[in-house]
Amino acid sequence: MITLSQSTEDYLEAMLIISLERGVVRVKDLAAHLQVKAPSVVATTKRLVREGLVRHERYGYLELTAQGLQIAQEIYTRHKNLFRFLHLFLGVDEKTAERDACQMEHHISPETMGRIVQFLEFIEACPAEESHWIAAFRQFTATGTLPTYCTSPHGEASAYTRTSHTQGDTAMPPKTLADLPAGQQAEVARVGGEMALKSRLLEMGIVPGTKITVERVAPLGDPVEVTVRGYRLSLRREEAAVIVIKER
Amino acid sequence: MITLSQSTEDYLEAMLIISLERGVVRVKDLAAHLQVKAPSVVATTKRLVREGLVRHERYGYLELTAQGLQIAQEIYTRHKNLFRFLHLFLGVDEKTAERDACQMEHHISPETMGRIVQFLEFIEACPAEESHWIAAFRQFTATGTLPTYCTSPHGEASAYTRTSHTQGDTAMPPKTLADLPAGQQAEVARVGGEMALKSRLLEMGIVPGTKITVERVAPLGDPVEVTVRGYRLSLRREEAAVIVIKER
DNA sequence: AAATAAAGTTAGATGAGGTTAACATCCCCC
DNA sequence: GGGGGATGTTAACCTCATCTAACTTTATTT
Ligand SMILES: [Mn+2]
Ligand SMILES: [Mn+2]
Ligand SMILES: [Mn+2]
Ligand SMILES: [Mn+2]
Repeated sequence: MITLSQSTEDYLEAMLIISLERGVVRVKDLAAHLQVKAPSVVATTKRLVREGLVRHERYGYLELTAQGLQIAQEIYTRHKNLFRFLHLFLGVDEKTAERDACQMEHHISPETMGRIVQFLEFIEACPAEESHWIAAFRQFTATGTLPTYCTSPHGEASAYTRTSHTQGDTAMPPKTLADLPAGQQAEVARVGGEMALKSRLLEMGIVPGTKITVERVAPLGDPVEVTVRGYRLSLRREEAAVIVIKER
Repeated sequence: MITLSQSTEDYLEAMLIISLERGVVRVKDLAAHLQVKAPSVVATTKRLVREGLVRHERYGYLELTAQGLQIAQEIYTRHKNLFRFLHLFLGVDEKTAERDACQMEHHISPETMGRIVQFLEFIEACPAEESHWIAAFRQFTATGTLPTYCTSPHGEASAYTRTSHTQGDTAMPPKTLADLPAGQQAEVARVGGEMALKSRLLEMGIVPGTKITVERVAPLGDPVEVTVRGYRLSLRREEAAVIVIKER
């Protein structure tokens, strides 16, 4: 069992991703993807060829060997699972979750990775309605407010729960469609987000004043199924999150 | 803001730990702790002195500066929180959780770290009785069996849920006291563990045949409060885990 | 088909982080 | 107070991973 450095693992992973996107892999793609200069790619590639993980035709394409492909897939799978865990479950923002996942993927044991995958499976197998707690956790990270049935052990608030809210310390209500549990109805207050997304949503009939009912929320909050003016829509979490609501 | 490599961060962390344990830090302690030869310590130390994070008296002790201490503490705090998360929540075994924590501590963003700390706080603030799901997750990791109210999304079992059980595919019942939720009663089948622990437990009256009632389980399953022969005992999770039971 | 642009390679340098072998210093014990 | 073992330092070397500058090969224009 060869043991690879973080850097070389990233070369393999990048080769896999590029080959999926573009079909073939060239030195400059790899250099761009890894934010590194071409000679670095050539040097590392040589080592990988020596290890039997990569083939390289002089002045031509790079290619993963069977063994290289297998390793790359393992890394990439870890990456995707970690990302899911960080972004969908812990609620870390996309960019950061992406970066962290691509770091952690090299440093996490199979045991821990296994537990995380199991945890994701567990959560996805158990409907969100049944275990209300994910929503409660989201609420907590956003506002620092615990559900009423929770008793703070030391009465101390975490230094991390510092959502620059200038408002008083009353519990803040859910604010966007992404915060609503299944079965709730709400009125659209405002649609935020980028212009492209915004107009797509407005086109669907999601305009201020519209009443939206949340029908089902997938295990990790993605996607959300809603009813708007009698139509059934399935919204991605990112979409639901830009729809500001007044709760009723 | 200086950015340090994994390796140098570990030097600082090790210095903190050694100084807490032994009072002073010497080259050979550091070498032993980091599994590295003395000249490596000297070389890295020189860099750290240059950065103003460490003081070093020739042929004498090493010492963290105020700035070095602060960084070391941050790393060590991350380490401990990650360990808690991995071991107590995800259920990764101690050794592995320790190793993984000491890797992840260098590669995790403040955002993600914050979410993890919040999650631990959240879980600890919400009594286990209320949200039954942690116990259900433990059950799942141990046996691969989901609670009845859960619906497997694809009917596929994870490759990770492979508890080398030679038995049929019937759901395996909980086996040790650590697996029991609050309110359950069970009879001791066998007491395992190391001799010292074993005899301590036997002394407490925990012998095969004894009936034990689980009164309360702390948020992460540590400690467990039980009643044995009318006595109230508080057991550490590690202790409860060596008590094999027949469920009744 | 020649000229030019783009992509890839080589050479040589740098710095981190590790090693072994040899030497220097400290300190305890007789 | 002088040895001798433990500890620390230096020197010389290694690999990995990156860089820049200069060169070669391939691809695209004109
Ligand atoms: Mn990566
Ligand atoms: Mn990655
Ligand atoms: Mn570490
Ligand atoms: Mn650590």
